[in-house]
Amino acid sequence: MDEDAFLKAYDPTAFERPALTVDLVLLGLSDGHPAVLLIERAEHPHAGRWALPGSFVRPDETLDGAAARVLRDKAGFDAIEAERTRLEQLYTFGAVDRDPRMRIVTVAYLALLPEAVFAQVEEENAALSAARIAVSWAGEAGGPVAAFAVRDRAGHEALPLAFDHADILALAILRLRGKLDYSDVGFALLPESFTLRQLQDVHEAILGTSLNKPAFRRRMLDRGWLVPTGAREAGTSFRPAELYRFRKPL
Amino acid sequence: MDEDAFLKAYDPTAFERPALTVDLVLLGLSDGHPAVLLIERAEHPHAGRWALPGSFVRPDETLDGAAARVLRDKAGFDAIEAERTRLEQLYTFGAVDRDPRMRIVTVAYLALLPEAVFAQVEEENAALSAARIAVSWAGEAGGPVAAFAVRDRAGHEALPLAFDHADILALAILRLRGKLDYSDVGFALLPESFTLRQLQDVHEAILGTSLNKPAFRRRMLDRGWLVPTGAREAGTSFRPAELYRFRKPL
DNA sequence: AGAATAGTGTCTTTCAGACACTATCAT
DNA sequence: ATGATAGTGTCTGAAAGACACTATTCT
Repeated sequence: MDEDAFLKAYDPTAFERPALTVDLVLLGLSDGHPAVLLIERAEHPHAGRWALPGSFVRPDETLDGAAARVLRDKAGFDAIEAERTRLEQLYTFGAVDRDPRMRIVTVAYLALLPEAVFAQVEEENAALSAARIAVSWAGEAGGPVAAFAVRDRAGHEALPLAFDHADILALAILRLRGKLDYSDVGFALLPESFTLRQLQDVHEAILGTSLNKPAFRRRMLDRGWLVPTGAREAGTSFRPAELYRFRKPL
Repeated sequence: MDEDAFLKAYDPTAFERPALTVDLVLLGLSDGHPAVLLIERAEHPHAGRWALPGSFVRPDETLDGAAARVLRDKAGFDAIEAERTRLEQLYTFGAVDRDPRMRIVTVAYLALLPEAVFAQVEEENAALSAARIAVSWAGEAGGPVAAFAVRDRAGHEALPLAFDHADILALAILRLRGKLDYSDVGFALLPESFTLRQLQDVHEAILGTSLNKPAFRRRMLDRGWLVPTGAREAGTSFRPAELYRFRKPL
C-alpha cells in the first residue's frame, strides 16, 4: 500500500476533520512573579473557568499568522507591539476529548511580555486578567503547575483553568526554564533598562531556585550581552544599582 | 468582544477547516551515519520526490495515536516494535501553500530506531528506503539539511524531498542535537549492547564534531546509566572493547 | 552614623580538554 | 613481536559555588 492508495482510501474531503485552533500563553511578571494573561469564560462549556486567549485557524493564514491575529484582536495589542512580540510555537495538543463540544486540536504559542506591556495590556483590556503562576515541585523533573489569581491571592486558592490549559501552561514554564540558560529569554520579561538584581530575580523566579550572586554576575557580564547605560536606579533608600541595557550578540 | 462572541462569529462548522496530518521522521544509523526512512512518491504532486511517511488524523484518534498508526501501517512495525518505539512530537508546520492540493497542517513526529530495527524495516518494507542525511554547516546555528540516498551516493546527489519535508528533517536533526547531551537519546540509536566507541561515534555523527575520548568516557560512565555486560566485542582484529548495556536512571 | 543593598576579590571544587601512557587482543 | 585499538593517569585551565569583604547611597 503506497501513499497514493492511502490518500484515496482516506480522501480528506470525505471524512470529518478535526477543528484547529491556536492558544497563546502570554507570560509576564507581576510583582516580580511569573504571571499569565487569562480570559474568564462567561458561558459554558467551562463557564467561570479561565482560558488562554485563542482562535480558530482560518484557511488562508499560517499558524504563526493566526497566533499574531489573536495577539491583536483578543489581547488588544496594536500593530507595533504585536510586531515586537516574538511568538514561539510551543506544542500541539490533540487529546480527543479536550473540548467537550467537538474535536479540536490546538497549537499552543508562547510569548514573553516586558513588564510594562504586560501591565498595560491587563489594564486596558477588560477581558484579560493577570494570574500569578505557582509551580508545584513534586518530582523535581517538572511537576504540575497551578495558576493563581494575582489579585485574589489572599486565600491562595487556585484559579480553575478551562480545558487542558493547565497542561499547556505547565509546558510553557518548562520550556522557559529549559531555555533560560542558553538563550536571551530572560531579558524579554524585563523593561528596556534593568539592574542585574532584577535580572537575577527573573531567573530565580522561573527556575524556582536561588542563584549565587557573584557567579550570576560573572556569567551575565562575560557573555557581552549587557551594556551599561551609565544611569542608575532611582527611588531606592539605599545605594542605587547600575542600569544595563540588553544588546543582542552580533 | 469576548470569546463566545468570537466563537459565534467564526462557527467552525460554517467555515472551511485546514486538513490535519502527521508525518514521521524515522531516524537511524546506516553505516554509522544518520539516515532517515523515506517513501518515494509515485504520483503527483511531487511525483518522484521523497516524502516522510504520514497520514491524515482521524476524528477519533489522538495525534500520538495517529503517529503510532503510521508506524504500524506505513512503516510496517509490528505491535511490539511499535510499542517500544518512542515517538516524540517535533513541531507543527502550517504554511498555507505547503501542499499544492489543499490546505494541510501537519504535526511532525520524531522517532529514533535502533540499528537493527532500522535495517530490518528498510529491508522488509519495499516502499521505504533509507536515505543518508547530510548537514550543511553554513551558519553554525543550524543551516539547511540535505538528504542523500544511502544506496545511490556515488555521485553524492541530493535526494529531492517532497513538500516542506526538508525543513522538517532539518528541525529533527537540530532537536536531536540539542537533546543529545542531557537526555538518553544517544542510546536509542544503538543496539541492546554496545561499546563506548560506538556510543561516541553516534554522538559525533549527530553533533558533526569530534569529541575528546577520556572526557567522553568519564561523562558517560559517571552518569551511572551504563552497565558493563562482562562480554566483549567479537570479530575485531585488535583488542575487543567491553560491551555495555543502557539502564535507565532510577 | 547607620542601614541596606551594590558590587568585588579570592579560595576551593569541579570538570572538560589535551596528551601521553599502559593494556590487551588478533595475526 | 607487531599493529591497532581499548582504556587510564595526570596536568592544566575555565568556570561555578561559597564567603567575606569593600563601596555607595539615602535617611
